[in-house]
Amino acid sequence: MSANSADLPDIDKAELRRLQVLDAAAACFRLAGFHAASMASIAKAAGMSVGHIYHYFANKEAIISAIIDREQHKQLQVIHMLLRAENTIEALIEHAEQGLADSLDLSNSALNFEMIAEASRNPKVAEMLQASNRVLHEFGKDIITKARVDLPALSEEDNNARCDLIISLFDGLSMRAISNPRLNTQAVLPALQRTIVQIVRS
Amino acid sequence: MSANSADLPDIDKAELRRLQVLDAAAACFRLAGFHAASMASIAKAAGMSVGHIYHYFANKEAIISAIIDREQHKQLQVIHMLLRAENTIEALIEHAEQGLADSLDLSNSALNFEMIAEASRNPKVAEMLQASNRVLHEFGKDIITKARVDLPALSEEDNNARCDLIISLFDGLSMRAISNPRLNTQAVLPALQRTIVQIVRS
Amino acid sequence: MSANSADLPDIDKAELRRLQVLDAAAACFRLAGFHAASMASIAKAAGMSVGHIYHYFANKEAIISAIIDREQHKQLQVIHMLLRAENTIEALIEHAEQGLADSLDLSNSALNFEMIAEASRNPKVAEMLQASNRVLHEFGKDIITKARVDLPALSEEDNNARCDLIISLFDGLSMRAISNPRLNTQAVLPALQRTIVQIVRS
Amino acid sequence: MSANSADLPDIDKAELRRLQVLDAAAACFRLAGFHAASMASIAKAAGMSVGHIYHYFANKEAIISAIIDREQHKQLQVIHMLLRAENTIEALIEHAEQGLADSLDLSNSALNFEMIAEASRNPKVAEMLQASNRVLHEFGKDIITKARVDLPALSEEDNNARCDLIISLFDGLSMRAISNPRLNTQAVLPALQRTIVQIVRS
DNA sequence: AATGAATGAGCCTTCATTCAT
DNA sequence: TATGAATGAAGGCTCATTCAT
Repeated sequence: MSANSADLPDIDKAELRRLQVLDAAAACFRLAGFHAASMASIAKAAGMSVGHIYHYFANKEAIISAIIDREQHKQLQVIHMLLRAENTIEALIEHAEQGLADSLDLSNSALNFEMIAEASRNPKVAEMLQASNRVLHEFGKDIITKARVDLPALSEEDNNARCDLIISLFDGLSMRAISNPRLNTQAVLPALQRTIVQIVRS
Repeated sequence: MSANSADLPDIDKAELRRLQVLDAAAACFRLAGFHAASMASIAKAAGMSVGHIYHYFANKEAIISAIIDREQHKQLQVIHMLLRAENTIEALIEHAEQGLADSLDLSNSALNFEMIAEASRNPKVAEMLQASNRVLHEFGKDIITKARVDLPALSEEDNNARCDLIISLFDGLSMRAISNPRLNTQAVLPALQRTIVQIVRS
Repeated sequence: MSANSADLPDIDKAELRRLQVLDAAAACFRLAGFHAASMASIAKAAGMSVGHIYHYFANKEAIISAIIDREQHKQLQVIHMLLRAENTIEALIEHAEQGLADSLDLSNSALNFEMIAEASRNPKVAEMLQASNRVLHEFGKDIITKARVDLPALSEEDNNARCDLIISLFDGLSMRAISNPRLNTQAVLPALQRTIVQIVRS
Repeated sequence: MSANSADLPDIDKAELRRLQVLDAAAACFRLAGFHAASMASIAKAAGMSVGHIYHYFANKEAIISAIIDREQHKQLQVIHMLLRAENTIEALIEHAEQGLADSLDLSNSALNFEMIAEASRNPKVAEMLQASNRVLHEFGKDIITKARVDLPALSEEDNNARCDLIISLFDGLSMRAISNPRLNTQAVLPALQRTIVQIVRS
């Protein structure tokens, strides 16, 4: 149908424009933070006029929300992709290297810090992070349970606690990238892997 | 002497005013972040006119720097106070409870997130955090070494890596307070303690 | 073409807005001086919001520069127009009356004083005045040379000196308008004309 | 009397402090202009606290007025001193060199420009300049009359006009120092002297 | 869909002036 | 006489947002 072949590209185009704005905004937010980045800078980075951005987003806050939403999905997807098929502790250990690298990559974590800072004052943003975290926990629960098939089952609370500890390790390491730029990846990796095993199986 | 009792309070008074501003600024920054908090709000919180703040600080950035500086000192002092006399792994384990509580206390960590976010774009702020971290590492090195008196010595790099991991745990846990408000302290504490021991002694 | 009649006005419109700001600024600067005139007063005089002025000028200093630039061009153009075709001493003498009237017109010279005062501390402004002055000298050189066709040629330095003297007369007279408001144009004009002739031909 | 010997020095001291402020203010005004110079900068230059300046002057405007007043007196005194005894055209010619040098000295004229600019908007300041100018005219009248003892007497208006022209020359030359920094004193002086003679005696 | 002109509130900062000591 | 702490009113400038085209 002509309507179909004409409409779909239009819908796609609009969605593409939206993504174009989000990419530009993410870049600006990374460089300047949510508040210091101006709509003008985002428009420039997106190659579009300031006014036109308001066709796709109600206001700056909506862009921030969309960014946070997308970023959380991206992070979950990365984890999913890494551990999908296998979903075992061996996979977790094996991929710790990639996880460590990601944690230490400032271009990954800069937006994350912005989100955490924002969430610490904005309950709506906090809820977004929490929703994402619930999925992460669901995922971690599986891995831990599988990894302990030969050991006594854990209480739900204990399982969650261990899960929190592992996530904390990676989140905390992303903060290290800033406070300790001389952090030695090669020295940290084995210790990190040992620690993960210990958390899961002790 | 009267000179003494008259002069000293004057010196103190100026310093007191400065602290008054810093306290007010810290409160505002916690609530709104470095950039969204206005000088007017800080002045109001400090019970002083906007203009007068500029007698004590050259500009807003100077206030931010002073806050960061003070906050880093506070954190180091807390650690020092906790572990000073003993400086052993037992003390570390014992005080993990307090450390965990501090990490999970948003009123402690909100400013910390602000600092990290700021440091991820502002090299001067980053340097302040790094200087503070160097002291922390010096301290951690001692504890780890003492805790391993019966074990083979570690290379400097390995020691540092373990130190980074332990700090990461606490930093990461402070992020948990936001992403997982239902985090169960009682369940986390023993796992955390076990993990610290493992990191230090494995 | 419709494109033509639609596009050109747009270009002109922006330029018109710019001129609108400059006219408003000139009026405000005349009344209050460069520093005492506020952006708010300029915006009001230009019938436009404060913020919008910054679409046309980077900052207040840029407005001042543009005003100075335009004012210098205006002055050179007036002189050009007066003496263009003829370029003789007779024209100079004849137009001395207009020149005197211009010098004594405070609405002309108020901005000039502002510029001189500014130039005496701001090297960039000084350079603008000096560039304009060089053109003026080029022009004066021609007139003096032509006026002395029957007399021995002057050294470059002597020619310049005489040129400076004539300009000084007019500039100085503009200061008289303030220090001596009772100055009698009718009495000054013949003496001024005699003096110009003497400076050129003695 | 002890009262006398105690009071007089006090009065002198107060007057000295006043002058100290004026000197400091003159320096600041020269560098930054009346409006851009802050009371704080004046206080610092005067080696005294900001608040104390208000014991000697009601407000900043009073300082400006006092500066203008003093500056005008200074200038008249200089002229008086130069031409006092002789009061002849020969003296005028002879001292033209010093007059030219003074005119071209920016440290002399910077305050003058500030005054003129201020007078062009502030009637009170204008009146001060005009009062000073009246004295100057009185003085010039004498010189011109004496110089023309062998020539027909001039009408009051003609005499004033010539006086204005001579003053204009020097005022205008002070503007040259800014618009034409390459002005050649040696070339200008003889032309200036010839012109003065011509104005007085033609 | 797309532009960018236009607004106005609000921000950081400065400064003349006052006042307690 | 002398200080400098304290105020509050502007000032220049930015920026999210709207709207006519």
